[in-house]
Amino acid sequence: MLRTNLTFLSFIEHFCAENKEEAITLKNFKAGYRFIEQGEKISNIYIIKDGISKCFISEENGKDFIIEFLGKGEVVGELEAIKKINCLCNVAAISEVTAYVIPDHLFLSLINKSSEFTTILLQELSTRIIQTSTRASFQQLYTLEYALLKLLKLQADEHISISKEDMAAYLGISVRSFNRSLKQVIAKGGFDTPEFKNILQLTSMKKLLERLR
Amino acid sequence: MLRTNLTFLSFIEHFCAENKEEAITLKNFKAGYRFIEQGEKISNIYIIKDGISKCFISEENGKDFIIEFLGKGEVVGELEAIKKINCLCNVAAISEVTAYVIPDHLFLSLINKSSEFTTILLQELSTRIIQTSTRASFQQLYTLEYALLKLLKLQADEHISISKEDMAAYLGISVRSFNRSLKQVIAKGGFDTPEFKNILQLTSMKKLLERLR
DNA sequence: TTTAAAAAAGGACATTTGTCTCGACTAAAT
DNA sequence: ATTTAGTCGAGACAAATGTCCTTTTTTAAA
Repeated sequence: MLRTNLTFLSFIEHFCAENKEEAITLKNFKAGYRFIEQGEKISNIYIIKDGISKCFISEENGKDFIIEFLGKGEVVGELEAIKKINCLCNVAAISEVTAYVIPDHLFLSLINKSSEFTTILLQELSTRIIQTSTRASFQQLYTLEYALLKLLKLQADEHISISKEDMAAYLGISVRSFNRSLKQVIAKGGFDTPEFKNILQLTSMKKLLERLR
Repeated sequence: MLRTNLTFLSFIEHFCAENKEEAITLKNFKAGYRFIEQGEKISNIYIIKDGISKCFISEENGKDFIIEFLGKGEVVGELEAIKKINCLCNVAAISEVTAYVIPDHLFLSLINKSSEFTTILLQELSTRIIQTSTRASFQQLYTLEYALLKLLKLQADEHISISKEDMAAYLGISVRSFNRSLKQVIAKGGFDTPEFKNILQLTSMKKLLERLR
């Protein structure tokens, strides 16, 4: 659920070091700042150097669906550059984010010039298809409780924490349902390990945590 | 929902014509035949020349989720070749299907040798990500009725027909729910055009059709 | 044409999920 | 310490969906 691509990141960092004249810049975004707006024209590709972002689609009925959480080395805007379309989703910083900003023409020329780059890109796109498909299937076909448990496990494993609202948006449900499922999982004793208690602590679920004591 | 990629198809057909010595073959599959099995090792890429297939994930709880319906020019097995993994999903012929079979080593060497091919592939993968993401969001966030109407519209537009079971699997719901929604849409007069009546005719929903008369 | 078997549809009930709302808790201001 | 505004959790009810089982329809055989 938190995607990263260290290969991509290190490629870009090497490229920057060797081509200082190129128009690649570093930008900082405060937590919460939406640096890509769905539907708008975009002419840069962003590669996250540090921090966590969320990539989400806002539907016309006002609801948001989080496609993925993006960490180190993840790319944003490359679909738009390849397909020459406006932004498919919004991207907002969850924590403080530092990102490389690459003009799309440079990105496209890199594809033509560097087969190493193309390979990395093909890998990235493939991974994304696999993850998106797998997740869509999983979330349609399994119970919420099961998906929730998996989501929290991942956060424990990766030592990150996501707000409740974001988790609900990621699961495609309301916060109410999220709370309900959480309660159920707790009632069944799904949170008996220290790492889970840690997650609850982090995700402003302190009240729930107390019940475990 | 029925993906096609005529650019890809014509590239392959030209390539075949110019490289007859290469190990590309044509295969036929009868309707219903599952020519790719989830979890198995695969060493070929398939490009559909004719017919319609479904690409679906079978979850451990016995339910199937249809990722996409594939038509002319769609590729299967390329993710597995690029990422060197076992099959992510099953692929079965819905109608009679003819497909080009390309050994994976040839496919991978094509990526290295032909930048035209790589470009087409990048386009294809990008399109897939866009469609998968958009659909996941849509289906999580909208009512079933809305999604159903969209699905039937697409069938009417593309002059194809999908079985009820497959439509339900595509929407990630049970056939029971599918029937219910269908009835509701009909009750609301959602099927007053001739093209929709045609779809109902084709999809073994003749009984429902009678109600419209 | 009638009958039997198989397949599809739909009713009934249970479960899940969403919406709206109220009440409890928190934190800041006085 | 008291008040007030804001946030969060959860109760109550409605809507949606799944499961199970009965009824209806279709198909094939006699």
